[in-house]
Amino acid sequence: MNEPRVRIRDVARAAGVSTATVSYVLNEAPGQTIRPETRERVRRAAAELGYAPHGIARSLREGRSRIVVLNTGVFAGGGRVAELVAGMDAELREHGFTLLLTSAAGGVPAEVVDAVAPRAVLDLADFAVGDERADDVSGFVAGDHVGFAYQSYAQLQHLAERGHRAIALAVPAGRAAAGPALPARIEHARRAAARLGIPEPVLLELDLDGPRDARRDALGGLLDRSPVTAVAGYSDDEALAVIVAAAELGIEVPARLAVMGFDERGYGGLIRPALTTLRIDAAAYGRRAARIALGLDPGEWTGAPSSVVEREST
Amino acid sequence: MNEPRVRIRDVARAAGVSTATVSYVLNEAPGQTIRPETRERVRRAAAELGYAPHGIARSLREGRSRIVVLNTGVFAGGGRVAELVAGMDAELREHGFTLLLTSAAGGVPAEVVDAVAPRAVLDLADFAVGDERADDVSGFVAGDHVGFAYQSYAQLQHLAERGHRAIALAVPAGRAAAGPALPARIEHARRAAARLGIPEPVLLELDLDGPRDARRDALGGLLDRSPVTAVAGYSDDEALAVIVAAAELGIEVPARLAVMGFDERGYGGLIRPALTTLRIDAAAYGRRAARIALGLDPGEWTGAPSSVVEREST
DNA sequence: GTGAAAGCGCTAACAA
DNA sequence: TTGTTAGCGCTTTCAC
Repeated sequence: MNEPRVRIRDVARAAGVSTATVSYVLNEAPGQTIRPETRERVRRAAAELGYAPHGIARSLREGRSRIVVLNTGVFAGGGRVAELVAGMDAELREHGFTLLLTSAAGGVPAEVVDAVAPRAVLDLADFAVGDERADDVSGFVAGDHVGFAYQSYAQLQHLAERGHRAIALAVPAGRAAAGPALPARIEHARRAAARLGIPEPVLLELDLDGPRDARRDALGGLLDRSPVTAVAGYSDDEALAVIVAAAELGIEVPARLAVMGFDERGYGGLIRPALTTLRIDAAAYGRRAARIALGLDPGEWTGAPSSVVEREST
Repeated sequence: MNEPRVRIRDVARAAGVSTATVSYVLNEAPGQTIRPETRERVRRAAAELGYAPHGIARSLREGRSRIVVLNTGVFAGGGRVAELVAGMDAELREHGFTLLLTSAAGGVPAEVVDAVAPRAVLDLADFAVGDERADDVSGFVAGDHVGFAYQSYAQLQHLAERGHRAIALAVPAGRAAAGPALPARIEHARRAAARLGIPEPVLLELDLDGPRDARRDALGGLLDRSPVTAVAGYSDDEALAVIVAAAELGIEVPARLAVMGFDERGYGGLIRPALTTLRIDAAAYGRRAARIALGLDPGEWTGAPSSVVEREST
């Protein structure tokens, strides 16, 4: 039934060496000179016995585990989080580390830290609000900072390229519900507009939990008092709400009003008109964050980590 | 900067007892008789020093950690997974355990098990495919089994109550992409129909990644050759696709065709007609699964763990 | 009723 | 070049 665990001393015995030697070989300990044939014997013995180091014991000895904890927090389920996690997981695995997730509102709980003594603790919320000053995960590409700020810029740029100057930013109404990222995102959009030489975006607040009529009226009201020709969604959800509201008002999308999503969610191709949105290469962010958490050089971006998914709504 | 860790011997010294006594008191060890005043002294010392046991050391001693690992796998981001996680987390926390998540395709990776020696390993995929035979998480309510099978029943029941007998089940086309749950879900729907005394549901395969026209034609074709009056979605996504397709075909929803979602995703109220769907009380499942994982009595359901969100599409 | 001490599996000084 | 061994912080057996 339950195979007894293979311990380091089993490997040592099989290879005819001491446990210390096994440890040195398997961990490629620097500053140790071990004969190649010994190494080989140890390696083979470990492989044959199916030895895997006991993570707990190792953690106790080293003072911390080879675990990295990422809190996905309020973002759980949205956007490309799964991809980011996959990228981070892959990178960590390549370095012998293990990624574990929490899904708490206020960061990684203290109990988790006490329980696993992680090598590093990360929080997705920090990614979103990061800006030029605080966010070293994002980095720069060709001199441009590449955080969510960059993504906001990419979104507005697509709209500006199509000639739009009066742009509304559709944001969720219950600001608390949107998480800590909303103020940062609004600020990013402001700066992006300034850089693009277009007016500051006006805010279109949408209550996604309320009745559809309220959203229709909110859009109608905005269009009455403002020359807006395009709406940039805080996410695909807000963009979807605007498309539906426009249909109810008899406003043609994209002819009269262009609508663009953000952080592609998956249903953009299902609706009509199909939603143009921004697909963020979340896996790349995940890998970068992992390298930084391990104290490795994150390296340079090889390209902008997002792309516009052009469909019908712009 | 970094406070040195408070260890059990610091508490022991402060309370004037041995480390063994501290351990007994704090863990409420059975079969030990410790004077109340001693207990009190130990408790106070621990509190004053802010002592928290070192999880790694404890795990090494106990042979396994107080961690439970849940793999959210292919479900990450869909439906009410976040709620399920929250419920499970709360229940585990109440018993001194810690929930950690993985997001791997094929279950909890072996490295994770080696790294944290979890008390229990769970996989969301097992919840969905569970049936009367294999799924003890679901349990029974008033004699009825309450797994995803029950939820399928609840979905079809709502449609049947409204007089629908010829019902289509809209499923994702790329079966592999849908994960291992799809065959089980189809089977659940079959059995639910039998129990409701209505014909076996016909399948409407929808390629959610392909062009919208294909979905329109798929729906049109089905309606031509079959007297279907209602569509039950595999999830809200399939239901949304059907609503859009119906609009393109000029088919009125719900007058000519009722459409219902499954496992509410959040945008159901945004679209037109607003989507009737099934809101699964995922937190309740999470708590139950946690209790079972810890070897506790899961107790009885206090009610059916889902409710129909009646909106406009049925 | 409480304490001394062994030992969980591993790593890394230090010895040989 | 390799082996011996202390000890990470805790729980628990056994002795007092």
